[in-house]
Amino acid sequence: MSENRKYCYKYPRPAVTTDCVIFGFDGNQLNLLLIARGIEPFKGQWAFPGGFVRMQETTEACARRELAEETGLSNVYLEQLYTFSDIERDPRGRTISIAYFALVKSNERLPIAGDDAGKAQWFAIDKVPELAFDHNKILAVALERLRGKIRYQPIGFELLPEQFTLPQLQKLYEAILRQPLDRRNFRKKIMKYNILEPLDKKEEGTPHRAARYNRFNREKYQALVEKGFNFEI
Amino acid sequence: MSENRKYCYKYPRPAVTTDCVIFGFDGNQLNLLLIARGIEPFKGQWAFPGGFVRMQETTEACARRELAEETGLSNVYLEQLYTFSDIERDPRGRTISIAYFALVKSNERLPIAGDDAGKAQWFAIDKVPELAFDHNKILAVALERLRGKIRYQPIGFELLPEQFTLPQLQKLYEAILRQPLDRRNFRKKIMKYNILEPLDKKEEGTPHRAARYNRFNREKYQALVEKGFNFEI
DNA sequence: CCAAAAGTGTTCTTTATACACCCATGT
DNA sequence: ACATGGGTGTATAAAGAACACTTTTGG
Repeated sequence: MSENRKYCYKYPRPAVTTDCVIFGFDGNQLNLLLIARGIEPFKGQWAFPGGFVRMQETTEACARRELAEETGLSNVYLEQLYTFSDIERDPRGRTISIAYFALVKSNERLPIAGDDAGKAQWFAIDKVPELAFDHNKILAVALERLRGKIRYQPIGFELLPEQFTLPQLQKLYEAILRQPLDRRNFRKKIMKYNILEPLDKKEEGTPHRAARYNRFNREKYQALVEKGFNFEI
Repeated sequence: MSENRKYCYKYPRPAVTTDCVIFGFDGNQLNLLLIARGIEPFKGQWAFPGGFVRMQETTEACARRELAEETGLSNVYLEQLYTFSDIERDPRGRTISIAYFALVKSNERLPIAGDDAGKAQWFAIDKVPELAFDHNKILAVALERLRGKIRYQPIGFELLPEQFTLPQLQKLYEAILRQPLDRRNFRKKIMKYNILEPLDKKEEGTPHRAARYNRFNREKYQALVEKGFNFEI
């Protein structure tokens, strides 16, 4: 037993990590933020940001810390996805990973300054490469969750800038659900909840009629929830 | 460092456990199966069955093993619920728990023979005592999940015997959703999916008209899912 | 024949879907 | 003035909600 193995337990323990599946939207497609692994195993392959859970942080705090360290992103929407525990999922030894999924507001906030610059990169969701570990499996679960959840929780707004137009929102839904939606019906459905605040601001420099900006009103949404109404697209 | 602490790592690791929230239905109420803790911490208090994850089992396998060991139940519906990682959730030290929820077919299969007999006990869902660890918090999450999921996945059948009557099924839904449902509309909704097989068998010895037994047909449900239809109550 | 719960249809209201024209803006 | 996408209303179809009487069984 080497002297740098100084944390000892009566029974063996799996290592515990978190991984973050990070979704973004560039106005046209759903994107995924990946990190090029700098070390073995899977050196050079793409993977989700993540790492080992520390003793004084919750798994969510760990996910947020790793996210910030590896991509520069903070204050994003983050939700626990699923815990993956296949015995052979990490060649370094038994590792259980609590996966989270993150939604980040627009891809403008591109990763990052510092040492890790260039290691993080956005990929279109239909051009995601072979990933390290069981990350392709995790991605499949994350996509399924995103597609299910976006229909009955207003999480789509987390992928758009603070101010957005209805056509932008519709494009987002169409990209995630992979089906075209009727413009008028989409509008009606969204508007009937009264959770968008139309702003006076309009698009500028378009070669066509300018769309109006809106803002998601979280308070109105909360009021809706408390009245027992459910958001649904 | 004592000689029985023989598993050593470079970095400290949290302990990893699973816990099982077990729901049953006695024909009237939703019930919860709890274990009286035989050892500290929380000795004598009620808790979910659960225990430490071994190196050669997935968390689901661990949950199933603990379930069998502590309650005698096997082959039950089991689904990952959520992973709880609050730093102070276990007074023995940092412990992360992957919680599962189980649905067991009727409470007839009462726990168990052997050493642990009598330690396990069903509680009506509205008479659940103060629980050990953060298990009250876990229960709240489990109930929320159950109430949400039962509306769009046919998991209710997992709480009933193989053969059941429509009034039984309706009572189950009413107990879980905590609201009365219209008999005729409930029937229509369920029947339109064509996932129940009416049997020739009827109730016996009732002081009123006997209800017909039905069986859930998993194949028909799968066919439904593949056609893109979704179950919904 | 009475009590008690099972079984069944129809009407009405609400919600979802399908669909076409005018409007604002930049070039 | 034209090309481009933004914004709007209505008619029809489908789904959900409300509701009352007849049937079967045991006592």
